[in-house]
Amino acid sequence: MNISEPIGDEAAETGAVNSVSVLFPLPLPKAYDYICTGGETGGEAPLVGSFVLAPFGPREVVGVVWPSGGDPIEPEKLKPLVRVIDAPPLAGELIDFIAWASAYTMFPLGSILRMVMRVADAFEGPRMQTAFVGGGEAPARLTPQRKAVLDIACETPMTAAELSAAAGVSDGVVRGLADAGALTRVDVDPDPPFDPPDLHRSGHDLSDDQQFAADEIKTIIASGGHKAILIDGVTGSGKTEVYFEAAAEALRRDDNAQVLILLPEIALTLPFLTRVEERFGAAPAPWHSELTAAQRRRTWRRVAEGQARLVVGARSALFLPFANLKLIIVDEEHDNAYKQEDGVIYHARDLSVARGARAGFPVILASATPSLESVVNVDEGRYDAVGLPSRFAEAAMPEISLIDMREDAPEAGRWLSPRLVSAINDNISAHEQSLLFLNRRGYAPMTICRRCGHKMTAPGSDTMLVEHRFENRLVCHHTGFSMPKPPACPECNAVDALTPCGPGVERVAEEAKERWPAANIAVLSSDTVTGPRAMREVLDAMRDGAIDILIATQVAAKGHHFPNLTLVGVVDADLGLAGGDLRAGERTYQLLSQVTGRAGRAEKPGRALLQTYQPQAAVLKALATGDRDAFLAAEAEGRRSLGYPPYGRLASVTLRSRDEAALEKSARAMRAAAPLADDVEILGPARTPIYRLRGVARQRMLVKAGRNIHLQAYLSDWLERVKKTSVVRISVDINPYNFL
DNA sequence: AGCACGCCGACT
DNA sequence: GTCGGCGTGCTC
Repeated sequence: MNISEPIGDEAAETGAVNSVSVLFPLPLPKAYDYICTGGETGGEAPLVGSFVLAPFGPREVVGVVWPSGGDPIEPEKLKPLVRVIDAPPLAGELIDFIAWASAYTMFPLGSILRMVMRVADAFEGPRMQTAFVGGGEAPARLTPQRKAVLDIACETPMTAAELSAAAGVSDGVVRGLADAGALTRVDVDPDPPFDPPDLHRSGHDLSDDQQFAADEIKTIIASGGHKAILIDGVTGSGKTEVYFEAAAEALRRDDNAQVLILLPEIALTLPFLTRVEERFGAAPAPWHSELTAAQRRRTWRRVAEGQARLVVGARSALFLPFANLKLIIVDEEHDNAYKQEDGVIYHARDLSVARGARAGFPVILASATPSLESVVNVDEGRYDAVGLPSRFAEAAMPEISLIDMREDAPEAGRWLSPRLVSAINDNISAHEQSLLFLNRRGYAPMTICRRCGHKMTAPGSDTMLVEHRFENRLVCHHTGFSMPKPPACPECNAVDALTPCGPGVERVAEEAKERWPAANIAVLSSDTVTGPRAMREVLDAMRDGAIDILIATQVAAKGHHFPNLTLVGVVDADLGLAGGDLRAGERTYQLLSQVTGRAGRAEKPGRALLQTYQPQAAVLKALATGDRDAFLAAEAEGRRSLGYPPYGRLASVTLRSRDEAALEKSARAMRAAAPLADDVEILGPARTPIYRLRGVARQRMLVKAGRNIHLQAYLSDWLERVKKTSVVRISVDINPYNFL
């Protein structure tokens, strides 16, 4: 694959037509060929990576000139390109990454390109926007509205919308002033450039440990080439400061270098952007799903131009069109939010490492609770490790103890054990804050008819409806379905017989309000905080001590630090262990270690109480003793003995259909068609744990293979042998994390 | 992804 | 007898 030269040269020399391949952002596995003669292209073959407009079927589609390959077709079938689009071509490195990602994830090439090109209007050329500057002649009639606008207008161009909003008048006033000559119209770029990071500015003073770690990473970066580096340090040990130094080093080394910092979710990006600004004197280019169309377009264009040098974003930022990407930092690398589950299924951490390896730049992974995958990669020498064993942070580690719920049971209909209640009493007396953690939204996870036993489920789905008492609705957390809570059982018509079973955060809040009527109690879950601003309010109230007891789901597990929080009670420590997928223990360890880590501060260690019915479980023992290494070693051994990742390869093959009979038949037929291969084992087919979802039933097979097996090749071979129908859909997930 | 082509039910 | 449902297949 030659991607540095114009293509079609050879063809031109031999007198054949000058043609190029074009890949479209459509779910197609290959590029299509076009002739360059005619049209506005002037016969010159555009460079690989250029955006072009080409006729495709009955319409015209923007695509990317792709390295040619594959079987040539008869020249008379070729259509000419319409035109080349004025946008920076995609870097060769990105083209290579797209091709690799397609092969790895087994999604069509064009689907990967689509993720890169998701900014629809980025191709309409450098459109200009009208803005207004002040300093013109005074208008003949100066109304209060006009005066308000003129007071605000200055030399910095502002759009009519900005000016009128700031002055509290309609935008007609602004236009009127411009027509009267009091404001001057100027054209501005609607996508202003990002301020460059100040690389001479020094960061926070680093501790000896941090300085040592930063120097080690800088040395690796300075040596050039690829290396994956794991920064392993507890919360509060200053991982961020360390990788900021790495980012600065990468940006200093090359005047055009770009650095990407990935974060697991948007809720974390907003405070993080401020932190970057404090360090680099300029806000980075942001990328996440809540950007407006204009913000999205600005970041995309500036990243493509190479102008935005420091980008902070969620997982999809990995598919921005970087011109010269030189470093990726994956913060909280263990976080499962990096696994994209709909559309193209990928793990942003894994793809980042692969991208760095192919392109020859370093990738930094940071976490207080690294994934077993990364830890094993370090142990086996594939990754470098940089530890941050901060004494300062260790002092802040809470004392964790288990509450055996079989011995210390709450009264019927209550969820807090006497020991936890007494701990909260102590905390309230001491005017210190408590956090009750329960990773379950709503009031009760299950609603059951006490007369006929009917369980309320979402229509067409095998999912429980969760009562949300604030809205008095039953909600499905998997499908989004919701309905008002019915007065009678839909099955047996018994009135007032629908009974909530089990606790959610709302129910624990109800109990807390009964027990501590004088305390300030707040609930923090994705239902009670609907946006970043509401989130901010709760976090600020908590920080300022306006809340005594915060009852929260995992949205409170990460991010903020509360100085006066000294007790964390985990209402149900066993929750994540049920279901038993291969990473259940690891996930529970990460989540609970993160949430218990919220308790205490440097001067005053906090404590955490975990309510459990299985105090002998290895994960909980490890949390209580703080022996992470022993836990990881045991986890690793378990995976090794079963041949699970990272000691083996795993893929899931899911079949979906509305027609259950056809589904079962296809699943059996597909299983029978599986090629025989050494070191490849197929488990199933079996119904997925949630069998029906939105009317679609699902059967799954797991493919487990040795590390030296090319799993994708095996799967392609298999898929070629089965006939695909529209009644039963087949999807493949390489290295699955979600087994529901 | 679109969009057209192609075979089976309710309308003028 | 047609209009139209969306299943299937193609796009250089």
